[in-house]
Amino acid sequence: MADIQIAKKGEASQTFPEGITAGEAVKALCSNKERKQTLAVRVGEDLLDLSASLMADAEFELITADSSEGLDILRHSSSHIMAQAILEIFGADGIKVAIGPSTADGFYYDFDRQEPFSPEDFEAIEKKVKEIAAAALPFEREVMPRSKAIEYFTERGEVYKVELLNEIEDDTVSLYRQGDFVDLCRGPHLPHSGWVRAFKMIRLAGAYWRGDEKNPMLQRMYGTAFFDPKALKKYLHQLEEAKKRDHRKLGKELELFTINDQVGPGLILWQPKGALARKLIEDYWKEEHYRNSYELLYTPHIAKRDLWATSGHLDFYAEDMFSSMDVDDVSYQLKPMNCPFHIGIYKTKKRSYREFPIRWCELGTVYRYERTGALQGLMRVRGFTQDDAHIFCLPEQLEDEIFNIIDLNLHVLKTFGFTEYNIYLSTRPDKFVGSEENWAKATEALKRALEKKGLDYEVDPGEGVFYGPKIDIKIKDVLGRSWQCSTIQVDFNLPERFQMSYTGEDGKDHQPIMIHRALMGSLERFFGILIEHYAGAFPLWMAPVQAKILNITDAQLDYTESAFKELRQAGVRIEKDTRNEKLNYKIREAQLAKIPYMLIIGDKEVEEQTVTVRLRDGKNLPPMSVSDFAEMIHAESQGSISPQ
RNA sequence: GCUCACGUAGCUCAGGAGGUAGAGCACUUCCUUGGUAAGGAAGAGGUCACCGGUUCAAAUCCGGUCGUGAGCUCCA
Repeated sequence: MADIQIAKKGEASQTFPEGITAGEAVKALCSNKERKQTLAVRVGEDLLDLSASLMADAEFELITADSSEGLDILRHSSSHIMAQAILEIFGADGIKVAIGPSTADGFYYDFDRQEPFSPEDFEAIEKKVKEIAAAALPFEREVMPRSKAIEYFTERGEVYKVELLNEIEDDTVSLYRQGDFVDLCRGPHLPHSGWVRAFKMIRLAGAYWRGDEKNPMLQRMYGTAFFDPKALKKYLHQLEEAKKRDHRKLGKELELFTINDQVGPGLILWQPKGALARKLIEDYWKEEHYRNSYELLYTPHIAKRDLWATSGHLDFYAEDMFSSMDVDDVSYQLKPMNCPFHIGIYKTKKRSYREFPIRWCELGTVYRYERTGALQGLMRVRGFTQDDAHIFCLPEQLEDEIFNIIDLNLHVLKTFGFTEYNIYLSTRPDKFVGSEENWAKATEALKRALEKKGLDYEVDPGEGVFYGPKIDIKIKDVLGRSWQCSTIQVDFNLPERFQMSYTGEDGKDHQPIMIHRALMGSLERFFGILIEHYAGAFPLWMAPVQAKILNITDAQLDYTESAFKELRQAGVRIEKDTRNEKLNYKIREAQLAKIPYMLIIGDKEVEEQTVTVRLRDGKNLPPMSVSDFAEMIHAESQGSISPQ
């Protein structure tokens, strides 16, 4: 057997016999302390577990429990352990196993079983997993010819594994065994099951085999695992926090919006409080656009179906559109997008290059058919309002326009409290319209704009829409969840389809560059995200009710009434609660309604012509006059929506 | 659309092994006029999502429809 040279990265190598396991090499080359934290090693691009044999010279890095790769390995192994537990509890006879990968938050494993699992089974599964963890069963890797593995799984009736094996191109495959559970798996895995110290079943749901709805529906069991029980506790706490912030729950409690069976699923009814918040958002949006040299448009909700044939929507998106309706024997269609209307306005006259860039924006309500199963609160609806805009410009203006859009975009997001985001640049897909040259130029312009703004971004190769490259911005909310709202897309398709043109400097006709962009995406969805981001406690500038006056007894009714009128006059969004209830009761209600300020009026305040101000967090400000309060509110609201 | 679960008063939920329903909050009225998160009493409110079937009898069992949730799929 030949000798090989192995080294810990950055350190001197030692000679070992070929076939030595990674674990033995780590033991020889690393300190005890390091070894104890090591789950696997990275050699080049590959992650190997400690039981893997090293067959050539290698330099390795340690993958320890405190790394994200380590957590991934833990969860992947936990899915195997969960599968083992489930087979032990329910018997392997009636169950076929499918796949069990790790995910961003944990892992899942898919099972094919006649009888449904139920959440009541979770406790027993968790208990069994604990037993398996306590037994510290080693994960044993076995490499065998593919044909032998096929034979092995065929014998056991594991048809899904056989299907996977038949598609693997390598001659040899690896199997992992812990206890009696054997699974086809690339690995790497934990050294032994004892590493699983914090395990929790999360939920179960149906999932098609390989995500294809023609395939059988399997039962997907979701779980999560952590090295540290405290981290699990924190994660579960976060799930609860997300539940508390659920915009559907808060939307109901705060009377922001409702969805009504009789009206139809996926259609939002904005209640007064929600409608007012929306108005504030829209007002801000419009002012910001006006300041940035956009012009506002309004367009109708329906149009002749032919328009959508010209635009290409019927070819590409017919399935996502509502069915047509006949009006005087002509077919009409609810709009799924605003762009053809804006193009209609563009075409009202002959355009000159001197007019460019043309920047048109609209809060345009569109209707898209979403499958019933996809609908969710405000996040996924059938009728929604896009904060849409279309920019028509010259090729040489593209980069500047993109730059300005990004600038405005990030400013608007910041005003709403989103300062963390990931940016993605999607490039030309396999199927595309327009010339390769134009694609390259446009993509380059997007890139340069991002770089000029000093922004980090990731390239999503081939992920562009067929009509042009795009930039997507995903914001992070206060719980660290990502939401894609903003998108900036270059379009080579519509100008062509609608034969748009302008007269250039040379007196000839040219085709304009068209940019679509949305900052919030859908107002409905964005509002849902805001509700969850702020847990319903909106910042002052967009709070539908900024303050509520609470009188202590009927004796202060007159003063309460005059303070109320004065504040309304002063433009403060004020309400009053003059019911015959105790102060405690009124405070509780205002607090639950997440109103930023409570103004308390008792005999003392009447006498001194002041109000006592209570904040949402329970603290009090010193008594102040009504006009001082109005001024304070205005100053504070203005501060948070400073213009760009 | 698919799988599973769920649908009882405005809201949050209990109950119901088949004999036409209950709590708390909210609402109305009365008492109480009380300084920083629920004062008291009374009253009103539901053909138990809808449609069909089984049954002497269905809110309860069965089937379908609609809606909601979790996920799959989809997301121009």
